[in-house]
Amino acid sequence: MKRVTISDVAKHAGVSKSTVSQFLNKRYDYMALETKDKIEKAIEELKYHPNMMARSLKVKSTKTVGVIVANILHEFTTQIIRAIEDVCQQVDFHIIVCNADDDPMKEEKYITMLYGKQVDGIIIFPTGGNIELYKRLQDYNFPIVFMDRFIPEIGIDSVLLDNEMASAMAIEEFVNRGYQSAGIITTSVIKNVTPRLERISGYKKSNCEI
Amino acid sequence: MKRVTISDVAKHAGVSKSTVSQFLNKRYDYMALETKDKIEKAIEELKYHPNMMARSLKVKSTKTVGVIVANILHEFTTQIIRAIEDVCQQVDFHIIVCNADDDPMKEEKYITMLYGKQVDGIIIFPTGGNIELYKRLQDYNFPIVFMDRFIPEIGIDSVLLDNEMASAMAIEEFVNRGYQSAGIITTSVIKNVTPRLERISGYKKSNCEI
DNA sequence: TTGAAAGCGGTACCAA
DNA sequence: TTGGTACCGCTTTCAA
Repeated sequence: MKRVTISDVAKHAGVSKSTVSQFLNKRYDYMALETKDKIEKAIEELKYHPNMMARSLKVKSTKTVGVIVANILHEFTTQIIRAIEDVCQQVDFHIIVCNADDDPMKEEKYITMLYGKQVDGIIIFPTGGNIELYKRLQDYNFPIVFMDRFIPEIGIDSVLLDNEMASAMAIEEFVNRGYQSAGIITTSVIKNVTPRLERISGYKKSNCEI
Repeated sequence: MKRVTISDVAKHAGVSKSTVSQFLNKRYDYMALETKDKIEKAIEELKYHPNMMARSLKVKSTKTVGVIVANILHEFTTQIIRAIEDVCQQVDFHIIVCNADDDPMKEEKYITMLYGKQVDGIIIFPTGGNIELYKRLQDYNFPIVFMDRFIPEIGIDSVLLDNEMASAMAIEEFVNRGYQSAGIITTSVIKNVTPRLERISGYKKSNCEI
């Protein structure tokens, strides 16, 4: 399974590596048409595919972002992954998805590995169990954004739903239909999961007004 | 955001790059305890994280497998991704998930990019729209396995459900409950999606026996 | 027991 | 308009 390299292409086309590299990066400005054709042909004949890793090592960008989700089985998660994937694909980026299972240890492992793999940034549904690590990345100026959960201890950009508003809207709906009182049922709040707390708080605020 | 490299560690520890590399790869056999300690300390102090890309470039393995799913919104897909992730994590591998949206063009794009990213192998829920490309990968001896759908034109390993058996079991259940006849409703079969065809075929076989 | 140096497959500067 | 070469960060001989 020997792979075709840029040197093979260069040799086959009878030009230098540098010239092939120019071609690959679409810098045709000073390139003779004949040269361009030769390279094009060589690439086609050899079925050459550039080694992105080698390239990334040099240019210091992998065009890849890591996504660490809390639980990949939740449909909400899936929808977000899908959305991220969509925008990435438009800008020719790629994502590496990791499932932390709401386990801080796993989360830490994944953060470390993504960092080692030189991803350009990480999107996390944070467990909240790795404050020190989050901080360190922040200190490194490493691009990181949180999803769905807010960690008050550190000022990392987070994209969140307006959960209070959601509760308010739900209650309003009841009111509009003429109901007099509403209750709320929630899963565990012991872990201080942002959305849950906010929904409850929204519920409380709105409920008083009934 | 200057990253710490193996050279930094070597300098800090007062040894050579090679020695640090030995350490990183746990080849302590001939290493003086003192040397080991120095390196350990340097790594800790500098918060060094090896650049996996540089390593992969040399060792020609990324410990990463690509997963191209037909539709990431299907729960079946999610469960499989999760399962793959689980076994990967046990052997210290990682996955890059791509969503082909059942679109052969997207599938082709992703196959090409994963190949370029030097993944060690690819798992595909094949659209069936890229026979030539599948064949080429096969010719390269590139590790590839299909999931859930079988492409008769080429002999690529595929993991499938026993859908005929599933239909048979469903019908048997009806029989056991004393019903006399059963029908089947299916989504579109115009694309020759393996599971659907097999379920119908299983249904037909079993139904005759009622 | 450790280090020097070549090489992995690209990019980019500078000279030709 | 093209090519030589150093370099990205790591591994791996081979010599010291």
